[in-house]
Amino acid sequence: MDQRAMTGEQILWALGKCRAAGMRKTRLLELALRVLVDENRPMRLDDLATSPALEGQCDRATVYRLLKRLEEKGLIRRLGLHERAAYYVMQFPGEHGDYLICRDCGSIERLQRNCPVEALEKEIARETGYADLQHELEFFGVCPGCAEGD
Amino acid sequence: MDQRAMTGEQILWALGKCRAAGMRKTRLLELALRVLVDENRPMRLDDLATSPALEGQCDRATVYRLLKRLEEKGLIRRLGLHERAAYYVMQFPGEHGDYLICRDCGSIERLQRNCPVEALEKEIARETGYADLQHELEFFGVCPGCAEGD
DNA sequence: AAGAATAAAGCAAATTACTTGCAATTGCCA
DNA sequence: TGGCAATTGCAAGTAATTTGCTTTATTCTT
Repeated sequence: MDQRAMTGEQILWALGKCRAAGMRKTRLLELALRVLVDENRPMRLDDLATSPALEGQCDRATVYRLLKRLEEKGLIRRLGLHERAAYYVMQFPGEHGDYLICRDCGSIERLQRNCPVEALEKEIARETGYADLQHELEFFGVCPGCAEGD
Repeated sequence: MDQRAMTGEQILWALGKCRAAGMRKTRLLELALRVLVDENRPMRLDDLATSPALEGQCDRATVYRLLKRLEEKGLIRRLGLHERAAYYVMQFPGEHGDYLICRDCGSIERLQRNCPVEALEKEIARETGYADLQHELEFFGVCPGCAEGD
């Protein structure tokens, strides 16, 4: 399948979604969607604002607000445990945790079950040549307590 | 198995590791390890600094540097995509990415293989009552390029 | 047990990466 | 094409670390 045609379609689809959600079609919206689709990897506000296509085209605050709107409309996803803080946990040898996090109240529980990713991890290490592989697995949702208060 | 005895052992083990790594045994080290082991969940610098055991006992900068040392020695683990920035990716319906990230150069590749977590996700949703469950899976390691430059 | 060497702690100042307020523009639909 | 709500720019604000420098406290060695 032709990758270029593919991304073209994706951009059109995304743009259509935005319009349907009541957003205006602006220069920045089009450029930003193009970068996000073309890059196809997690990007920070700054990565986007300083990408060749956007550099000097607009203020960071504007990009920030656009990303926020896109996230609200479900067009993009924000990765990482809450906000902009670093989280630490104890690391016992051969042990790691998977977490279940409430998007609403922020509670974090540790999942005790067997992690299904161990096997995949070894396979990836072998295929990619990456060393010292570790992984993180987090589930995000709305906990029963928070769902009540709707 | 007695949970209290368990955590006691874990603290002793951790303390031993620290000493073996050349760290000094200080009041803060002992308190911090106790909190980390007792809480057994991801904590931010502030969560730790304001925990009942540590509140008012020391400066945040000191806690910060202790966490950094503990991370270097491999006693604790820092969660989340690099640093304290938010990362965004395109979100096409029914599609999500797993990532392979180099701890050294920070490169992020998207893994194209089938994610083994989908099934588990449904099971967790059913068992815990969490709604709108999504997950994030990231692998961290050292890429072949960075491994060379040792 | 005393002193030297060096890790660890405190305090204040700096940085990073957003975030918000407000006035000025600009798409869009009637 | 006029109006009004969505966007933008600029400047100022915040949260969460991070760093520099000086003082204090552990260890280690004798």
